[in-house]
Amino acid sequence: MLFLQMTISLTEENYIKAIFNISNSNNIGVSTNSLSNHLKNKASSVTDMLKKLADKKLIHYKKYKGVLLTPKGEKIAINIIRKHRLWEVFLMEKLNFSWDQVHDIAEQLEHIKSDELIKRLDNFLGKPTLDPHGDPIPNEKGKFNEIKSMPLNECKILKEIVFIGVKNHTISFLKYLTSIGLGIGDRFRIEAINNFDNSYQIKVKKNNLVFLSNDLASNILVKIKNE
Amino acid sequence: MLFLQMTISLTEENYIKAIFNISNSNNIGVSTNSLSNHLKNKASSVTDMLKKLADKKLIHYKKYKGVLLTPKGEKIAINIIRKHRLWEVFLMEKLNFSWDQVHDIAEQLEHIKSDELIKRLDNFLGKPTLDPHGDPIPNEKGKFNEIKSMPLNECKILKEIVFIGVKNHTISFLKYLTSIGLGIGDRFRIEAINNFDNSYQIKVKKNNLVFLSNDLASNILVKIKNE
DNA sequence: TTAAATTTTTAGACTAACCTAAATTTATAT
DNA sequence: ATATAAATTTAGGTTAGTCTAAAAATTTAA
Repeated sequence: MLFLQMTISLTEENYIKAIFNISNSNNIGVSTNSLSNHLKNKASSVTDMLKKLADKKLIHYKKYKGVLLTPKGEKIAINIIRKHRLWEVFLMEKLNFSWDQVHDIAEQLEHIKSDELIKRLDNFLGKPTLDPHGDPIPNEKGKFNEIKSMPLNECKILKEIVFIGVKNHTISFLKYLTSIGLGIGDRFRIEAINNFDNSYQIKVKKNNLVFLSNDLASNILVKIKNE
Repeated sequence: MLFLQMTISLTEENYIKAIFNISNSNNIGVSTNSLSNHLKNKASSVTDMLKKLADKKLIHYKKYKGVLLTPKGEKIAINIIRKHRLWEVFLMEKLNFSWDQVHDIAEQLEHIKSDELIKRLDNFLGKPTLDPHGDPIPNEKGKFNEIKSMPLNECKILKEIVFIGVKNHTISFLKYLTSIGLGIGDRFRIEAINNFDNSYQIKVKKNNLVFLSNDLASNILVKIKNE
């Protein structure tokens, strides 16, 4: 038997994406429970799906041992992420959504099936390499253009830095950043690092000082200016 | 019991759309078999779904008697059509797809759920009232801006006319029109109506004469110029 | 107007994706 | 090292949406 094109359901796509995201943030085999939490399904449902994905050769699965994507599965995951991030750019740059509104809509749009559509959308947007949250957009071949960034709370010296992305993507976090006047691409200077709680004081352009807890700083990705 | 928001599945949306389209072209109750043909499902499956849609008060259904949409069902149908046609405009005007490529992709995009998205897309596109096939786009309130058109084969006199839409939306038909140099908005003059087979000869601008069979002419919607 | 043909519905099954409850395997903690 | 806890899988069920085959209702045609 020969299949020219295996079809992958929306649900399967969501599992593959979840496996990719979890293993990327931990770079280790993904447990049934972590998927269960992430997807808000019961662990037993996850097990069922893992068997199916393994049958389709999209993951490596051994009972009780957690899973990893095969190259085939990873290719699918990266393509979904590419689509998600391109649609986010579209929503913000063309339709003027704010960065805390785009995720849920992109979550739907990422499942639209048409390679031609994505090729044209990519061109229309000017082949962007970063999405509105500062996350890299893989190219057509699946390659990420990684930029070396660090969480703000790893900067221990007073420097000029550039805000290039966020680790926490929740709406409340993004809204908070907006409310204190911080957005991707902003340049700022670390004015003080308070050494009893490791909190930060930064100055964005000519604005007032902004106070950031260490926890908050750990969710802000920056790079040192001109480095 | 009180439901603030009834959820409608993708499958249900497709049934509602099919009922709307069939009843609009026949304006009469829609039979189980016509839905079965249209959706390529068995009649027994259609019966099952009709019961469900009737329970949700989206259609009027009496066994053996065919169905019609309730006002609630019609509102849903029109909203799907609005989304479909707006996406078609986007695909052609912004992403430069040709008119025979947009249908299948719009068929997926029409199910994306976000009123805000459609409001913004509508604005981005300049609140268009016609889609690339010349079909009217209902406004936010569901009102169609009907333009009086007639099939070309009902024009019995030699006149200047404007090509404003198509009745047949198949890819092969659209490709054929493109190949003979006809597109929406074109103005042309009927040069001759051949009275033994009711075929037409028309002249588009300074181009050569184009020959159209009566059958073909019946699928081209036109209006008399300046009328 | 009644028999035949057609349309529609009912009955019973299947698959995908979920669930609960119970069993099994692995990890942890004295 | 073994008892307990936690994680995972298995077993058996549910729902949405489909199917086939058979029964029932409606339409058509002699």
